[in-house]
Amino acid sequence: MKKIDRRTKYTLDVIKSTTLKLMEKKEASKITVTELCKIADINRATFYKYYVDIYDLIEKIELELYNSIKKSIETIEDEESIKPFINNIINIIYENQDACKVLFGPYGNKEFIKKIVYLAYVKSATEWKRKLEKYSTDQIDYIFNFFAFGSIGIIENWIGNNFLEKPSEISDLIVTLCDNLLNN
Amino acid sequence: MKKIDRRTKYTLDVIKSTTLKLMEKKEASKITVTELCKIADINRATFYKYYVDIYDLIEKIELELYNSIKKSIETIEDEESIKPFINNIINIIYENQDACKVLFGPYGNKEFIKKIVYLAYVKSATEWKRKLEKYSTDQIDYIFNFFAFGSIGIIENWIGNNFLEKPSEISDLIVTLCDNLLNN
DNA sequence: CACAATAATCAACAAAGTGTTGACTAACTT
DNA sequence: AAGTTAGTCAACACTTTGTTGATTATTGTG
Repeated sequence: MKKIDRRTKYTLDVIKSTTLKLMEKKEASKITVTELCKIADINRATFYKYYVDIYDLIEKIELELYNSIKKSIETIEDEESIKPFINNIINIIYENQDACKVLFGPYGNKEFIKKIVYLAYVKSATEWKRKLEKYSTDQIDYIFNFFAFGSIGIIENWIGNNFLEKPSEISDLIVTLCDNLLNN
Repeated sequence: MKKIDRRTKYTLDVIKSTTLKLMEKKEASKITVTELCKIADINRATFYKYYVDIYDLIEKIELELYNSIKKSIETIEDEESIKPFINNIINIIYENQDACKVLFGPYGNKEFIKKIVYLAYVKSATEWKRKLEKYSTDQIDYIFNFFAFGSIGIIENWIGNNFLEKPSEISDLIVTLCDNLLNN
């Protein structure tokens, strides 16, 4: 029975939201713990109780989003098509605009985003392997990387456009481009 | 007639090579000016004579590579196919393994890499626009981003494989995937 | 409601890095 | 050989870091 103390919840929340706010304007490396705590109006000692440094903090914010996407994707059964998985990812990104604007933004960590796209890939690996059976494992790796990074490019552009298009338009586009890639 | 003083050339060279060496092991943000100068065996005051901070320095290293690629690409005449441009980029990356390993590596700045791929795109924009004429400008933008980031994915994977494949294999793969994208 | 537990605050600390200065020394160009 | 220029050196005030132990405020539970 682990009840989360309200004070702790407040502290963690205010640290997180202040960090996201700061990351809209500057790189992670330019954010100091002192500055963050001053804006969040918490004591520096409190920060160090929960996090090692700014990077540790950002990693944990990323992990939170990653886990929520992962959890949501795992409820979908494995399928031939990558479509439902991409759909799911795009929707969650749409629902978490605040965090995603920052995490996928120019100062965001691409490795973490790649991990997310990888989730969809693993789930529909059967389709990939079947359609690309004429290629070697190494080549499939290259093609997957093309697709993964390509999808990141679309998502980044979408976020840069301030989520102008509907989520379904974006996921349809990604799935179409993926099909083009696989059907040649 | 601006002759570069040999002392200056040495200083700039040793700063650059030491930075690349350090960036193989750690993020830019973890490199301190003090540390860099100690290893490079130059005085901190000398560093500050040329650079504002570590980021300014890395930006200038990136710019150097970017300009050499740009210069090289500009000698090629505009063509319908993107092939010669991609070819050129891949070759220059191959010839500058030391710098590229770092600049395209996990701690590298993807914005700068995108600018490089963009060079090839601009040069063969005619082909893109013709083949994608059924799409709106916004959609072409998305598709280009898919291609640009996808290419970065392949290049990153190639570098991660320690340049295992021949440059021509990589550029052929990129061009093929680009064709698949455009011909559907 | 009261009380024990726990969280956050505060002030102080040494240690390290920053950015700049002016006087010096060494190397380079012509 | 001489004047110019680059790099060195030591010192400076200033900021940030990470940690400490004592103190205060809030919370969950019996």
